[in-house]
Amino acid sequence: LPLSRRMGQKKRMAEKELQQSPLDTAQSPSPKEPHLRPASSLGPQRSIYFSSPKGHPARLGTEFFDQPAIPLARAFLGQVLVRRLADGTELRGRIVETEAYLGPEDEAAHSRGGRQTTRNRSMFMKPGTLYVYIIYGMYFCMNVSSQGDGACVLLRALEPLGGLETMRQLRNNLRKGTLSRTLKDRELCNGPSKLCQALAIDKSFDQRDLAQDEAMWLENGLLGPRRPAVVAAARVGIGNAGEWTQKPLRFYFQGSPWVSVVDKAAEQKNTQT
DNA sequence: TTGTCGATATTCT
DNA sequence: GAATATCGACAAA
Repeated sequence: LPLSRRMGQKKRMAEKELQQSPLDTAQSPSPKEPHLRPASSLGPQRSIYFSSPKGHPARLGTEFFDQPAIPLARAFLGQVLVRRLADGTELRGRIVETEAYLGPEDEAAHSRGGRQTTRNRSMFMKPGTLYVYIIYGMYFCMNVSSQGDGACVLLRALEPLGGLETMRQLRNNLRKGTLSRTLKDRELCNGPSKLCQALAIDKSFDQRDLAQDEAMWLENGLLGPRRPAVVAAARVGIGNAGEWTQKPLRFYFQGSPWVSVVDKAAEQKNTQT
């Protein structure tokens, strides 16, 4: 049997395992991730994970978003994004891939050079503010403002957890062309614009507050002490932004089948087996 | 499995 | 007029 074929089978098996039990294959947490400690270690009266302004018990509050873009991008991994539709349907997905955009000095950011326009105004608003914009004339991307002027985090992929059939419908309706083929689960949210379609997120969400909004919020993913390893890789689709093109500002759960783009070279560098 | 290409609107030059 | 933080169809291998 050719080696490539065998590797392919092994890879598929590993993915299947992850799909069935995403947390069992987890490795020990990185010491670089202080924001991911269990809530119990943060003291009883004021946990950043359970501040709950509007009655959602596990809702993450403003304190969670008030950290610099890189730690926030890492802290997003494993948390659960919840979208409540007008009819009450709740769509849920665990965040598995993000990108950090650092602000004026970041040549790949919309806020590079301190540019502030009508489009990117929400990048400069308080941490937790959504920055939703139209890309390539037909798709949306969803970002969350972080600490730091003009800094934010792009959400790139989710592991769908609930409301999958509604997501499939939304994706099919919004997709152009042949609307026949049934989308696989992994095709629902494995990309920044795909997750916006699946969760019915459009421009009307721009400038809303993820810590306060009624139609969408973030919940603690309760991943516990065992978490998947996090890969730091170059960002996707930013063209040539000089030295900023290669910087490892994209973060994803290693081995997750829900990630949009896998970077094998970065994984070698990161894990040092 | 990989590469190429068109769609399409807003922003910036 | 060019570029763009994308996606999906299709062809080739």
